[in-house]
Amino acid sequence: MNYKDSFREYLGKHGLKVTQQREVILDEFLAAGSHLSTEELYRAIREKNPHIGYATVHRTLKLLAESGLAAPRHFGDGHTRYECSSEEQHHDHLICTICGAIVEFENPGIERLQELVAAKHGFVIEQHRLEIYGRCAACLAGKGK
Amino acid sequence: MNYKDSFREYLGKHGLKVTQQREVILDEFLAAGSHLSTEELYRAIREKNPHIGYATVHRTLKLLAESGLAAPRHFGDGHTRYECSSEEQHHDHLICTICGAIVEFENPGIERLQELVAAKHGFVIEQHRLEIYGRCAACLAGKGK
DNA sequence: ACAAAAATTGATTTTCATTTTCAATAAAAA
DNA sequence: TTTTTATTGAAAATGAAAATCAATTTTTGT
Repeated sequence: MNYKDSFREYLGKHGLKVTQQREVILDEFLAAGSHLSTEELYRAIREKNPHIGYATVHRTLKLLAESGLAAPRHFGDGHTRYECSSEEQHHDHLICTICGAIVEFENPGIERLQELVAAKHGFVIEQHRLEIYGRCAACLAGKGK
Repeated sequence: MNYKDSFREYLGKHGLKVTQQREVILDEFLAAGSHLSTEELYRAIREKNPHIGYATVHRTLKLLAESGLAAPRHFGDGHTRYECSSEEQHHDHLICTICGAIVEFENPGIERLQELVAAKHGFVIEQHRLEIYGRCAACLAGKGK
């Protein structure tokens, strides 16, 4: 099942309607680079679809998040960003404090240690968030944008 | 050097003044439990000092953060929380999604793996944030508040 | 101690991302 | 097609954080 069908199925199961706007927003969300803010996606959509409003983009991103197709992220700049999350497994982020570059990474060792820490405190993990802030190679070399 | 002197020193070095309000707010910040939001600290202060305004609490918490005495944290409820950070070393957090309990932990193994990950991507780490969300022992046992 | 200079206070206003409202419109069901 | 129900989008509301500014307090200079 592809993204579009997944979303249609989610909408159907929840008594929601499949609309042109929702289809367009999903398409643009998938086409655009990851980690876009609502504002950034809204502007990208506007270029080809000037009739779609900000509120609709905002509501549709929340729907995509609820359906599991998008995952909201917060990297400290005051904007909620969404990334495509349907097929990829969990990952964390390296964020450059100079140029804002975002690099995804996975590390099973860290995950395992988290489980140990949680168990030691009697917690059962539901989710976690690890963000590492620093300077990327390009910025360290003075070549950052 | 104690907290109060540290803060006075920071104020002096930056051409800022030692005021009654700043002293009171620092005292209450130290006396109150950790991870309080501006609103929560403001209310605690108000009980004994009804003359201190919200804006002053807000500004003083930012000053404490700048001076290194307090560290701002975001746990996803839309409120910036501050914890005392002058003597303690870095730590991360376990947060219960049921009762909101916050447990601090340290894990050198995780830190070391983060360094390896960062190095692999050419990053030099400035800071990081790890939050593990789940259910605490009390809530799992049905005894959560 | 007194006056002048400089910073702080706190009630209020502003900002800004996000969320809600509601009349008009579109989609699904009858 | 008609009825029912949800969606849209412009505008307004919300709420935490930050800024404003006249009055006040602290500090400095005499």
